[in-house]
Amino acid sequence: MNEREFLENYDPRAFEPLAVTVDVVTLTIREGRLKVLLVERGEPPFAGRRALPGGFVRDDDLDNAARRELAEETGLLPRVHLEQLASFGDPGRDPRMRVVSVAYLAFGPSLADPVAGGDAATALWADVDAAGPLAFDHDRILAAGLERARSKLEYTPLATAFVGDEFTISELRSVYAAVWGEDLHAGNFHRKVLSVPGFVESTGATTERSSQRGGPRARLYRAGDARILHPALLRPAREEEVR
Amino acid sequence: MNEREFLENYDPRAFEPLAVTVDVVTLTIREGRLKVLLVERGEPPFAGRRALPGGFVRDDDLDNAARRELAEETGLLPRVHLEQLASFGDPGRDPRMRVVSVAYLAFGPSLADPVAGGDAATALWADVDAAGPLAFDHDRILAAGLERARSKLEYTPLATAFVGDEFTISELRSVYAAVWGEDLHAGNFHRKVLSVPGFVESTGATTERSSQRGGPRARLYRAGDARILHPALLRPAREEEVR
DNA sequence: CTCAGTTATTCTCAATCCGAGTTGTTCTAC
DNA sequence: GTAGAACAACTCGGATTGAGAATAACTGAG
Repeated sequence: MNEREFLENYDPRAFEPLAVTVDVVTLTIREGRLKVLLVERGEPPFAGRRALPGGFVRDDDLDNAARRELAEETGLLPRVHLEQLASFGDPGRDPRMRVVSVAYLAFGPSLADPVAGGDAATALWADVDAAGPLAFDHDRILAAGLERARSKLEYTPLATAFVGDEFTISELRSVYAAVWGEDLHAGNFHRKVLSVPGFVESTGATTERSSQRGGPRARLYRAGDARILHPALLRPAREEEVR
Repeated sequence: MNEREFLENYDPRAFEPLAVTVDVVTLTIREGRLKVLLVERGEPPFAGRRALPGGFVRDDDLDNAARRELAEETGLLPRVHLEQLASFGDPGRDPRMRVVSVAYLAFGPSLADPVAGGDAATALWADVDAAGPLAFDHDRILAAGLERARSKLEYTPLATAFVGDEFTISELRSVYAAVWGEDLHAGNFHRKVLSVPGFVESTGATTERSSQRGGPRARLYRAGDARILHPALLRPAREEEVR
C-alpha cells in the first residue's frame, strides 16, 4: 500500500471521538491590580460558574482559534499579545467527553469592559487572587498562566504589553509590582530598565500633568526592539520557591 | 435543560473528527554530543522518513500517553525526565486528518540503544544538528525542544538529568557544553556549580580511575534538592538572539 | 505665596558576581 | 622520569546589585 492508497482508505472516525478546545488566560492591570478575564457560563456544563473564555477548535489553527474565542466571547482583541501556554488533557476534566484543552495566555493594557457573547452570559475582570473556584480545571490553568507571566517579566519585555504605546518608568514599575505582588526599589528599577539594551527607548516627551499627588513630570518611553532582556530583571528569589 | 439532561443528550460525534497525538523529543548525550531519539516510520504517511516517536492519545492522560509511546516505540523509559513542551495544530500538518499534537520533552542519561517497536521500523539516536528533514512538522517541534532545553539548563538543575546518579563536575560541564554548543571556562563553572545552593551535593567519594588522559581523581557529586538555580547559570548572550 | 508631601531621577557605596587567567597537584602515557 | 592533561583552588579587575540618600519638580492645603 503506497501513501496515496493509504490516505484514500484512511477512516478518520475509527477512534473514540475527542475534542480540542482553546481556553485563554487574559491578564491586564486595572486599579493597580492584576486582573484575569472570566466569563460566567450561560449553558451546561457548569452553568452559572465562572470560567476562562474558550471554545472548541474548528477549522483554523490553534492561535487563530484562541484569537477568535477572545473576540467572540468578550469583544476584546486589539493590541493583545497572545502566546500558547500549555495543554491539559486529563480524562474526566470535561463531563461531556474527552476534551484536550490548549491553553493560551494573553496580555493587554487596561482595556474597556468586556462584552459578553457566544456561550458567555457575562464577562468580567476579576482579581487574580479572588478568581476561583472556576469551572473544569481552569483554576489549574490560571495558576499556570500566572506563573508563566511572572516568569516572563524577568527575561522578556513582556511588561510593555501591559501599558500603552507611551509610558513612564513608574508605570512600568507598577506593572512589575502588580504581577509580582511586591514593590520594587524605584531608583534601582529605573537604573536597570534604562541600562538593559533595547528594553525601552525615549520619546523625548514628558507627561502633561504630573501624577496624582505631585512630583515632577515623568519622561515618556516606548517599547524598544529587544525580544529578550539581557541581563534579566530578576525578582528576588524566595527561599521557599527554590527547593 | 439541567446539567444531567444536557449531558444525556450530548452527542460527542457532532463535530468534525479530530485526533490528538503525543510526540516526544527525547534528548541525551552520547559521545559528547547532543542526540535526539528518532524513529524511521514503517507505515504511511511518510513511510521511510525519520520522525519523532509518538502516537495517538487513547484513554490515559497526556503525560502517560507520552510515557507509553516512548516505551512502545523505543523500549526506553527508566529514569527519563518528562515534561510537556507545546502543542502544534496547524490544519494540514498531518495528511490523514486534522491532528493536534501535544509535544513532550524528555531527558535522560546516556542509555542503551533503543529498540524499535510499534509503528517504528527502526529507532536511533541522531545528532541534533543532522536530524532532519523529519516527517510532518517535526523539525519545528525539535527546534522548540532544543530551545527549551538550552534555556532550562540556565535556571534549573536539568543538566543533572543527563548524567548518572553520581557524576563529576566535569561531566556536568560537558553536558552544558554539548547542549549549548560552546565550551565553558572550567574554573568558573566549578566555582559556580558549587556556589549555587542545592544544585549538587558531595558524596565524599572520588572516581576510581582518573579520566582518559591523566589528571587527579575527580570528586563525585549527586543532584541536590534545588528545583531552580539561583543565581542562574547564564549562557553568554549572543547579540543576534536579543533583538 | 509658602510649605509639606509626593514623585522622578540621579548618585553613592558596599557587597556580590563574573570572566579571564594563574597556580598547585595528581594522574596517565610514553 | 617527564610531558601532557585534568581537577581544584585562587587572584584580580570590572560589572551588577541592593539599599539608602540627595536633588529637583510638582501638587494641594492653608
